Amino acid sequence: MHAQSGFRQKEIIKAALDCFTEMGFNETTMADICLRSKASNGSVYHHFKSKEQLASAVYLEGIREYQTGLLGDLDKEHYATRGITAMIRYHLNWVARNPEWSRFLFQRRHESFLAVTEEAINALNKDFARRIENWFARHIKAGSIRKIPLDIMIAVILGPCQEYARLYLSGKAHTRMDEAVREISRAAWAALARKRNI
Amino acid sequence: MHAQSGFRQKEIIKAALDCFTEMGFNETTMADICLRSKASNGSVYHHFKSKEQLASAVYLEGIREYQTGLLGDLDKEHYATRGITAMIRYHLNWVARNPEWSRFLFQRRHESFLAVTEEAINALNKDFARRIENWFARHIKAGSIRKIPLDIMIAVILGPCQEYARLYLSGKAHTRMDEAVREISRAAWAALARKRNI
DNA sequence: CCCTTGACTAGAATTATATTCCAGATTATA
DNA sequence: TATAATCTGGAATATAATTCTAGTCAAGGG
Repeated sequence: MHAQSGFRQKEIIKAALDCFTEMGFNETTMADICLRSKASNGSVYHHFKSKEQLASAVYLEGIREYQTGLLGDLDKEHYATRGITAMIRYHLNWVARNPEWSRFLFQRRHESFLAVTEEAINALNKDFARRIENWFARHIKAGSIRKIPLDIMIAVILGPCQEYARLYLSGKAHTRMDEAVREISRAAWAALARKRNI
Repeated sequence: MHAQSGFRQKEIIKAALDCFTEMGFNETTMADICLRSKASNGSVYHHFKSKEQLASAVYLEGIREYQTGLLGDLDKEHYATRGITAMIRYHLNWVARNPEWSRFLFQRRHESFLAVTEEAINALNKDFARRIENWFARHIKAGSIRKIPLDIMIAVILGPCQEYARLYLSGKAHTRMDEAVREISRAAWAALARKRNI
C-alpha cells in the first residue's frame, strides 16, 4: 500500500469537509480540494467519481458517526424521561463538538448530490429509524409516553434541537447549551409525558 | 416600457424557482433558466448580476411573503394559546400551499449565495423578529406564558413545525396535516404554558 | 420630427471549473 | 522477478457561468 490503504481517501474527505465549511459547497472547486489534500486531480477522481460523490462520501461518514453514538447513549437508558433527555443532550453535544460536520450534515440534508449514495444512506437511516422506533414503542406500551404518531414524536423532540442548533451554529443563540438541554428536555417531556407533569 | 416594467424580472424569478425545484439549484444552468423564462442570456444578466444574486432574489421574494402573512395572523390573536396555534397552523399551511417556495426557503436558508442580499434579508428578519418578540413579551408579562429565553421559545414552537414540514415535503409524514397542527400545538402549549395543563 | 438617452435584449466571445484521459509509478502477489 | 491491480500526475476536453459588444425600443427635449 501507499502509506495505508484508504489513507488518501480519508485525507481527501477531510480536506473536502474543511473546504466546504470554509467556503461553502458551491464555492469550493476541485482544485481547492486537491491543494488542501495534497492529492492530484487524477488521484481525487480515482477515489471519487465526481464532486457530488465526494460530497456524498463526506455526508455518509458524518451521519454514521452521529447515529451510532446516539443509539449507544439511548440504549443505556431504561426510563423514558432519561432516554429523551439523553437524546437531546447527545444531539446538542454532538453539534457543539462537531460544528463542521453538523453544518454539513444538517444543512446539506436535502442536496440532490446525495442521490449518488442513496442506497447506502437509506440503509443507515432505515436501521436507525427501526431502533428508535422500538425504543419508543416499548415506552408507549409501558404507559410512560403518550401514544402519538412517530413522525410527530420525532418532530417534537428533534425539531427544537435542530432549531436551537441552527441558531447556535450561526452564533445567534443566547442561551448556554447546558441550559438549552434542560429547557428543551423539559419541553419535550411536558409534551410527551402520559401523566400531567411540570 | 417593454410590455410592463419588471415583467421580465418576475418571469425570470418564476422560471428560476421552477427550475430549482425541478432539478435542484446546482443542477439548473443559466441556459435552463433562459429557456424556461424565454429571456435571453443577456437579458437575464441585465436583471441579475449572477446566478447567486438571482437565487437571492427568489429567496427574498419568498421570505417576504411568508413573514407578512404570519405576522398578520399572529396579530389577530389576543390569547396566548390561540396565538401559538395560529403560528403553527400558519406555518404548516403555508408549507402545504407553497411547497416549491418552502423547499427553497427552508433548505437553502444557509446558502452562501444569500450573502449577496444579506442586508435586505437582515432588514426583513430584524423587523420580523422584533414583532414576534413583542408578542411574546406581552404574554410573558401577562403571565400566560412561562418566562423562557426567546431562542428556546422559537426552537420549541418552530422546530417541530420545521421538522414535520421536512417530513411532509419529502413524503415521509404519515400524520395528516390538520392533525399535525393539533398535536404540535398541544405539545408547544404543554411546554410553554405557565400553569399546569393537559 | 429628429436626436439623444436610458432601459432593455440578443447572442457571440471569454473564462472558470468539472471531468476525462492516458501514461507512468507503486505495491501486492504469484 | 514478473505481472496485475491500484494509484498518481497532469494535460486535454467539455460544460456552464460570466462578460462584452452591438444593437432595439420607448419617451422626452429641442
